[in-house]
Amino acid sequence: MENAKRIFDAFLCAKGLRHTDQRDIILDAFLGMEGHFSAEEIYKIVSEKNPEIGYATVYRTIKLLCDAGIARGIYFDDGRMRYEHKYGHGHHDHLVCIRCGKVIEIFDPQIEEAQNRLAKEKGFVPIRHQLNIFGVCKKCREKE
Amino acid sequence: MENAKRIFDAFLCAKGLRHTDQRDIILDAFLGMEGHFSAEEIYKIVSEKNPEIGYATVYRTIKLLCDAGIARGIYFDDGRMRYEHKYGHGHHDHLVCIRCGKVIEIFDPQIEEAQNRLAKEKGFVPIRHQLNIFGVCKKCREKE
DNA sequence: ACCTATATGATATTGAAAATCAAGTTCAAT
DNA sequence: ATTGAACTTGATTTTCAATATCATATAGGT
Repeated sequence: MENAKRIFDAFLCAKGLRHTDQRDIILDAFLGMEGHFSAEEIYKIVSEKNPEIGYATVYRTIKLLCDAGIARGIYFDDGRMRYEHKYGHGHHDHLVCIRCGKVIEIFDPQIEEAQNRLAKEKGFVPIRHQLNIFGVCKKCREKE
Repeated sequence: MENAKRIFDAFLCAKGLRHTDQRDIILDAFLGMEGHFSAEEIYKIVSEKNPEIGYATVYRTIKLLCDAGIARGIYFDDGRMRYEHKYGHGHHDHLVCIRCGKVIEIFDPQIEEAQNRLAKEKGFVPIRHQLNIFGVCKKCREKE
């Protein structure tokens, strides 16, 4: 993910923002985790590596990562934003287990195409979309 | 929507909860509005009709309406729950204008079917899903 | 009408996210 | 290397939605 770092540097530069240790550390932490994390969870991981980085800086930096196209925020079902990698990670939808919280990423051209068709039928220019399918995963089903 | 009222009464009765004027008024207000409203917006409408009904009661009653299957909560994109009619109002997805906030309800069997297929491919039992397409509506596009 | 469990409304509290601000840093110009 | 203006940081406060609390009021069976 060296590329993501270069993208972030370029983004900061283009916006006249500064390159700081904290931003580096937070980007590193983010790139090193795989999945869908809340800001608080990211903060915890960051502060394990570097306890003096504050909450606010994590929030601010995550927002920068989103603006830079490196992170993407998603709402699942609990009114709390979660973040995932976006750079080098195309659009996809989510399958969420309502028992264990596991998230699987899915992609289906048929759905994508149908969404665009529907939007256009209604006179909309589609920009992005978000599909979450909630269900019970195999493991949890077997447990029950 | 007389039926919804009966459903609510039956729900209250079954749970050993009470039938109160406030609950009646809130249900009436909710049934009388069409669209996707936040709890605060519902509160405003309710308190126009009956100013002494409190915030907390509106929240509590909306929750009951959800439990009774009369209302359904959805998160769009701003971390604030919105509510819509559920009774007599089948599943559908949402087209949301990112300029004016207009919401259009859509339904497409092809998407529904593809979603179920995808879930099953991954070993999930699909329970419900939520598709929001964000875009710019015709009116807003023409303005720009 | 009485009684008691439930409901209400005012208010306080929570939790996530954003804003504030003094002190600390970056980095380009010197 | 030093300087200084503008940007960042971290601690804290604030905001906003939503929930919890609690004394008082009320529904509805008796």
